[in-house]
Amino acid sequence: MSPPRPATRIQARNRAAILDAALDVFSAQGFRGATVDQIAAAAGLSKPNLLYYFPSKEAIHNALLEQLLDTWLAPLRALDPDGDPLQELLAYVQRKLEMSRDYPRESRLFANEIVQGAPRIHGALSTDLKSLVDDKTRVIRTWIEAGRINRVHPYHLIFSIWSLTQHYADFDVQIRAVLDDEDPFDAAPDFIDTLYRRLLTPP
Amino acid sequence: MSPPRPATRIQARNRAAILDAALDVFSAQGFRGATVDQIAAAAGLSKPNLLYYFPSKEAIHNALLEQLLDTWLAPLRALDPDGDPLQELLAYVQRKLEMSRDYPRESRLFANEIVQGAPRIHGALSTDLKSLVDDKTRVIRTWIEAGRINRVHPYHLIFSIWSLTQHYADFDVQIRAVLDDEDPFDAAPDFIDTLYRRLLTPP
DNA sequence: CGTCGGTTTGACCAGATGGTCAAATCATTC
DNA sequence: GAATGATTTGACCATCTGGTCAAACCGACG
Repeated sequence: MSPPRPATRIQARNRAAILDAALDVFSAQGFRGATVDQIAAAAGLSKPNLLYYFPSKEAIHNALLEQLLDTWLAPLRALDPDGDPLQELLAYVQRKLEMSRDYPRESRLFANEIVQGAPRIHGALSTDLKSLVDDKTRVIRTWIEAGRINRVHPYHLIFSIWSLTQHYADFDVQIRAVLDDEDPFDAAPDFIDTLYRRLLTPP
Repeated sequence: MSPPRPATRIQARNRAAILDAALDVFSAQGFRGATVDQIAAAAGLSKPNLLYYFPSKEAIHNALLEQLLDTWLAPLRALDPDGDPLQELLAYVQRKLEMSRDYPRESRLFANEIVQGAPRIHGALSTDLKSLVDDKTRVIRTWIEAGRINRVHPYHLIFSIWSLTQHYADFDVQIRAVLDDEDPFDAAPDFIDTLYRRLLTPP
């Protein structure tokens, strides 16, 4: 289940290379679209050699997903109930947007998994993810009750943040096809900041 | 290239059944994840029989995508330069949201294609899609210049609408995992309407 | 040097998968 | 109801793909 701690330097290097290559391939092709040969080639290993480090294609995928959920939800975990509501939420939004810019492969890996019904992480969604979101929506609700931000549906507020920020990673090609040369991340932070300011700032 | 017009009633029925089945399978599994056998079974045909109507798996996929882009962009095409700006934009948003609710398979088919780099529709994105968006952002810009809606980045405004509305179809499992029993589409229309009202309504 | 555990590989296998084809079946028209 | 073209199918093929395995290789240590 858990990855064996690397016994040697070679193991550490190769396991890392494999995971990085696998992230490339899985995020670009989806689980079924990816082939072990592709991953092995991208990692600079032969297929049997790759399978010496991971027992199967699925094991690699699982290793990636496992590691992903944690880092992916870190920004939401960091939402501080004792901070200033607007600042906290805007900071969360910006952090998520930065992740889309800096870790688009992770975002697409996640998107591929969810769009296709989350066959491998459905459990984690309705336990870990749900309880985290339940927790944070309670925080948001108290902010609303205290009149510190506008009354909005807390769950849909969070969904909207996920959606708006991850869109820039997941639909990157579409956005760039429309924008031509302009870098989406030039104007996106400001646009999204404005959007949530107007939505949340009490009159 | 273009589908032969159905010569017989049977052709019409079977071609339709195949496309419907293929939409099921492709949208749930992606192109590479779908198998011809699956599609054939879902359409109630044998594999060779299916391949009597379409020359290849890719041909079915292309037929779906071709048909999709048109219907998918119809709501944006309907944005009326002579209408009331806020009404037009809010109506566009709601139409898109209805499409996510009523045609989630189409949305996911599109999402699968884009997330994986749009290998098959890249051309259409940077021609048809781009020119449509260029056109409509000009409309939005004139509305802004006239002071009829707030000054926002027109391209990112459109991206945000795509993102927010399609998210409910594409990330359906995630949303439902978090919301438990509640139907996302109960509260989503109101939330999104409020969001864009606050963003766009001039002071 | 020799040995021994860790690492790498070529050859191989079984099953899945996209696609073909000749023959059989069916529907329509005369 | 015979003829003719459209439709359907069972059997088949080539290729791809995930995975196995025994043998070779390598590097560190005695």
